[in-house]
Amino acid sequence: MHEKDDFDLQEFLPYLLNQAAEESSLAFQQIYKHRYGMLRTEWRVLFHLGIYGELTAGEIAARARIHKTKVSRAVARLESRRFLTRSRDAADRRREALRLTPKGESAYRDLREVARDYDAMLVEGFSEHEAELLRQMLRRLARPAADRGAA
Amino acid sequence: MHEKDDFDLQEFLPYLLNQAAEESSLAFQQIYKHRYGMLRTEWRVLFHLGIYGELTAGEIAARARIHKTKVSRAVARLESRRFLTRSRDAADRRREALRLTPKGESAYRDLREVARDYDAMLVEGFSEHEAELLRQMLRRLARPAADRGAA
DNA sequence: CCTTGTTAGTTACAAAATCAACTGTTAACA
DNA sequence: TGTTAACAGTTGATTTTGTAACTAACAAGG
Repeated sequence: MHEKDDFDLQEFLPYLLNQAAEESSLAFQQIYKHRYGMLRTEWRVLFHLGIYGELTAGEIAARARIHKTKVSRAVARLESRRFLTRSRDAADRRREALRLTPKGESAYRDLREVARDYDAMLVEGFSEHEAELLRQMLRRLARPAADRGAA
Repeated sequence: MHEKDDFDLQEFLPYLLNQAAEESSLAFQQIYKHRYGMLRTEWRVLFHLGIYGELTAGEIAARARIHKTKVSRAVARLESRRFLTRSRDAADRRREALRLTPKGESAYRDLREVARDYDAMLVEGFSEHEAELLRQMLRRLARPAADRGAA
């Protein structure tokens, strides 16, 4: 198949980023899926609560830039499987604080170690400096376009 | 909200790659969606045909690592909107060669220019060398894990 | 030729994502 | 207060995806 055109899809950043993101998520996905029956949004919610301790659904949605309906459904699933509990805020009864149960904590700690090892494996082929540069560039690309140039 | 734990989700490559991929696809997505009513798999199929001229659904699926059912549906949609045509291979009547119509070619050329400009905008903050290094690292991360270390 | 296996592509059904509309609660202010 | 707007979160309808099973065509060995 000869090339007819000089545009290189493999060089187009959104495409390349997507391929890299998908490929590099695969093996980790297998683990949280098979070990805990979680979906992507669910491990993300789990990690947010594991790291920050107590958050509302809205805070998680804002931090992770996940739509609130997705978070709402992930929270419902995690609650029904006893990975987290909710508690209504007495002062503002719209807000609902989420917190991991011991079962949730334990799943989080387990997956956190998997994530650490997995991340280390992914950067194995890069130097320390390259890996740091990569993350820095990715953080910039991940920033909402609105912030470009801003703080 | 104080940090309770030292794991940094923003540094975890699969997460970071995903955030970067999603954010950096947003504006481009708006364009192919609103200008041509396409979905992600559809613009990818369009680009493959625009670049390589004539391919079968299976070849596109293999190159882009998209599942064949997704390609099948994208092709059906693109055909119904007259962006491409199919022609059964006489020698092997299972195979179906896909080719862009003039309408498809024109959409491709338009989006190709959008993609070029958009890509340039994304790397605006990086030096030439950084941008090249980034793409190189992403290509490596995008490579199937099975190939790690291999050619 | 005729089984058996493989390949190309589609379809059916279940799971999940998206978008809009909804409930319930608080805030703003005439 | 009473009315209107804003916010937190959920639900329902529709679309899209994922998984598996399917049809049709070829290939290889007996």
